[in-house]
Amino acid sequence: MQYNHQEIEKKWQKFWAENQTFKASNFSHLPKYYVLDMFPYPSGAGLHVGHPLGYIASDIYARFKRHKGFNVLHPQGYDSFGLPAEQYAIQTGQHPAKTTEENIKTYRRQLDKIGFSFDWDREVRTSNPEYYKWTQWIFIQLFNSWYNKNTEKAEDISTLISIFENEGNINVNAVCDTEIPEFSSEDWKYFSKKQQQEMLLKYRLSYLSDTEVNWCPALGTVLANDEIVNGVSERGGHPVIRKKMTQWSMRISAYAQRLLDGLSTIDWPQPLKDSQTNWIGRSQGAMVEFKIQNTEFKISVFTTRPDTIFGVSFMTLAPEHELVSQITTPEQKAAVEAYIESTAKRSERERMADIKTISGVFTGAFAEHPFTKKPIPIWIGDYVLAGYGTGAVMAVPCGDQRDYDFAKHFGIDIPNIFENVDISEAAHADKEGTVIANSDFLSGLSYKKALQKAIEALEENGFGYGKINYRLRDAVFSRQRYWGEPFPVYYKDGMPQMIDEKHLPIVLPEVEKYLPTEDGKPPLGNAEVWAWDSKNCSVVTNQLIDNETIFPLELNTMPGWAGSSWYFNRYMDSKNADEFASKEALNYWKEVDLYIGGSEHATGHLLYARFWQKFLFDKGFVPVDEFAKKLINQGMILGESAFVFKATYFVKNGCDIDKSNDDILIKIPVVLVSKSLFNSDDDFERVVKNYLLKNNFLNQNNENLLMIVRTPLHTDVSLVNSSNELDIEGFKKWRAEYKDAEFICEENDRDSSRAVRTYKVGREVEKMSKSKYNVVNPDEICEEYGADALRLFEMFLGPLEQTKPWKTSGISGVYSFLKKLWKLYHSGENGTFYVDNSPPLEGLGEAFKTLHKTIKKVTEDIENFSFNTSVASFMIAVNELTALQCNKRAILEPLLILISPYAPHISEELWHKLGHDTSISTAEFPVFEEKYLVESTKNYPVSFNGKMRFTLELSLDLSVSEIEKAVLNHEKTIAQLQGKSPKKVIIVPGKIVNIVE
RNA sequence: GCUGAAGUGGUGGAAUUGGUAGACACGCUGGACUUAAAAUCCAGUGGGCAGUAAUGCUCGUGCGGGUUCAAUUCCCGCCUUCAGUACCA
Repeated sequence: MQYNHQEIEKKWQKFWAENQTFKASNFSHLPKYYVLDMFPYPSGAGLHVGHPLGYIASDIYARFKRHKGFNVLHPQGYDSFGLPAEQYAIQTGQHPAKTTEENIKTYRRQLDKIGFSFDWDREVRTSNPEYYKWTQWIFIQLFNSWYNKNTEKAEDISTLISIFENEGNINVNAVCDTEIPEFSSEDWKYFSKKQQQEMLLKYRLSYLSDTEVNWCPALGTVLANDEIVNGVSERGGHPVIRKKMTQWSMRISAYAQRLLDGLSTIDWPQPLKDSQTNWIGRSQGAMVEFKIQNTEFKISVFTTRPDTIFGVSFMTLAPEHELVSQITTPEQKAAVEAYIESTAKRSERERMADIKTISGVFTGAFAEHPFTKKPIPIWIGDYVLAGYGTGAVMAVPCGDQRDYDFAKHFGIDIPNIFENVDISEAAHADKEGTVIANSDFLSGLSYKKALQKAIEALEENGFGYGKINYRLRDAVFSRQRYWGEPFPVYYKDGMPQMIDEKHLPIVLPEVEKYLPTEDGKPPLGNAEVWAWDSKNCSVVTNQLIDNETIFPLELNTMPGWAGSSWYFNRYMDSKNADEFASKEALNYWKEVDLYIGGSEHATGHLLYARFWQKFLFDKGFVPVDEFAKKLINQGMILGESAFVFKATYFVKNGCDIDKSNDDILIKIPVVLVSKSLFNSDDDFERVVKNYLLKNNFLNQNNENLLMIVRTPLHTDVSLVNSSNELDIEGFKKWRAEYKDAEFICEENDRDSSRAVRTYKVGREVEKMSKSKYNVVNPDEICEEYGADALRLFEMFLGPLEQTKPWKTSGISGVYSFLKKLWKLYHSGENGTFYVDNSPPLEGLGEAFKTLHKTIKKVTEDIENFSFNTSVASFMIAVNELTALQCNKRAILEPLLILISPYAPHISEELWHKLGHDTSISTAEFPVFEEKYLVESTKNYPVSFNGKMRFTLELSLDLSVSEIEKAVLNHEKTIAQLQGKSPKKVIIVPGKIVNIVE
């Protein structure tokens, strides 16, 4: 009987679905294990073979854990809000919900083909109102909370209100907006309702604030830094301006320290932890205030080096700094304004990337040094960014290379405040071993002591204070988009009001157009039924807005990361209509035990999700404050692009050009040259010229007029076979413009009866993408080789975490492995199923050795997520058992369980043929027994000076001196030594022998 | 610039408490089967040199040093590629 993957895989996928084999129970005596994939955004392009890599790994692990006796939760769902669906809606007018639904269907169909052990009953979709109801609910919880630094946790806003009522805000230690005026309990009582609400907003964890954004008036939208090139939008090239916009923000900065501390409690990859650490960017230093001479203004700066305060010789402000316009002197005004204008055109990213050009302008104003009272010139420079710190730096050129370069460039003083340090060439940024000089009371002190003393002095004199600063900025939570979660918010008297939880979800309204409105409002501004009737608690038509009982609703929607910041909790109890998840479910599953996904989410999704989890933990909604114990980043699978090589012609300059030359270009055809015919540009040119001469498109006279350039063109990889040969007819059909092109091929006429013409393409490894025509669809692989082969091959490609190229030709290796495996169980007549049920006999030692060697290796490999090496050991096992002609049930049955996490369909089929009527998925994983691997001899490698010369089989019972004797008496040793006596003999019993000559 | 990861045959990769480099697979070459092809099976396959051959020698894990009886593995210094990215003051 032949191995028929299509039949087998269909059969078992159906069986698993019908029997709900992988349904996870929230009540079990078994230990729990929660394996999660980062859920996909269902794009219109469908899955390519790169996508399932992580899913296959997590599925293998989930199946392994089931074999090991765990109650496994392995869900899947869709991050189904997102920009591509919206853009498609703008282009085609189709509702994003519709296209998203279609895309999800495609994804599901593709995923089902690969044989994942997902519990689909728990599927979530972030765009589903039953789901985003709880996203809105969490938003309300955040709005109703503030961060108390005394208790180091989020608390209900009511506790803050009662503090205000009793003592005002003087003793409140909260994470909040900067520069909140102090008020007493009396003041609070006299505040109007609106004033009170305004004040509370400064403390809430989700709050409204004016944020600077990149506004593109032509597109009516806000752009990300990387969507802006040279000050204009990447799409369309429209001008972009910086604009302040009132937007929702999340006070993630409140959690900066806890997000940092939590990293040491979770088993995540170090590079990922590093990037979160750097993103949060904790730095210890001091805030220092500088008075501006002849004004009442002050400039606050944060510095990590208050010990170098006597080295300050100028200050630099960001061009956008609010004081710039007020302190600039009339003489400098024109220069400053011109500079501000020029920097406004540069994106933040550009300004940051460019470290070579030094630019800046003097404002004409002077600050006063807090200790020396000396005047300090105030400059502006675009290397200082408004959004970071206070948007101002105290420049210490002798201790900071950037400041040094700036000072050198503009001829500013560079005072040296370090003992015995030469700063004529470069700044001295080292801290260790540095002694401060020329610094009044800090002179003679080491860096550490000076730092401490400087902060003390700042605090004593009221010039500043010690501070820990974080780079992490509060997260903007508003998007001017349609296809996202609506806010459960309406506006009364300009103040945001939360809609009561019991009226959630607030469902996304229908709109005519998905574009921003003509007056620049977000797409929800197009909705006609988008007002809140606070009496009847329902969404009503805008015409009824009276601002008495019926109010306008929020027009922004939530960002992409909202729904993904808590979905892992929803899977625990995905159908619960009363809570985001029940207490029982949350307390049973607690957190994700293994989370697999890409490293590109390091500072987005993974940071926000940790933030929300900590918040939910503070409020007692979840039992743990880190949502994922262990995380693995799977690497990207790259595509193997294929190229044809087109000849592009130019008439050479400097020649006598007459009309006939144009004729040359007109009459010569489009020529595509096989990669096998050239290795260099010269080869290429020669091949093309030979062709043109031979076919009289060119004659010897005009040959020299022509310049031939090679242009590689991407070709669809599905038109290329595993030997890199192009399907020429297919290519012509695919690209009609080349239907008359001439393909210069390799003439392969060994067999004179049939000359074979082959066109070989060039290959290059690139990211898999539609535009490069190198996308390989998993459906086609499943069709031709089966899901088991796909799963094995994706794992076999290389280490999970690594980036690696996909090469479809390699899949034949795992496919023939599956066929060999199948054969092992079909040793009957004419290949019928047969296993020998007799108990193991003498002489089965080798087969048991193979089995247990494999059990050991595979168990270790799975636990180390080294899936590629276990596939190799399966191959070795099957090769060895085939050689042994092993057909014993005692070997073949446990072998099947080992393989089943990787290749579940074939394993399930053979398992049932072995006589089982329940799924293999819960069969107990075989246990490794040392006794089968015990050896009595060792084939010792014998080295001379570390170079292996021969091997020698010796009993493992021998003592060191017996081994030495045996080795030294061996004829090959004697020959090798040529009569010399060895200087030293190193023997590691059971490992090696090394003789030093 | 900074941070992180990685450099091993024609290709993907294997081997690190230092101990036989190249497992396993692709590809390639030769052979068997076939009218032929596919499929399948068998053998060979890092480079160089010597030998009819068995075999032996030699070089070899990005480069240059070092430690060691022994280095792909440890240390120092460089180079290259990929990814991320913050001038964080």
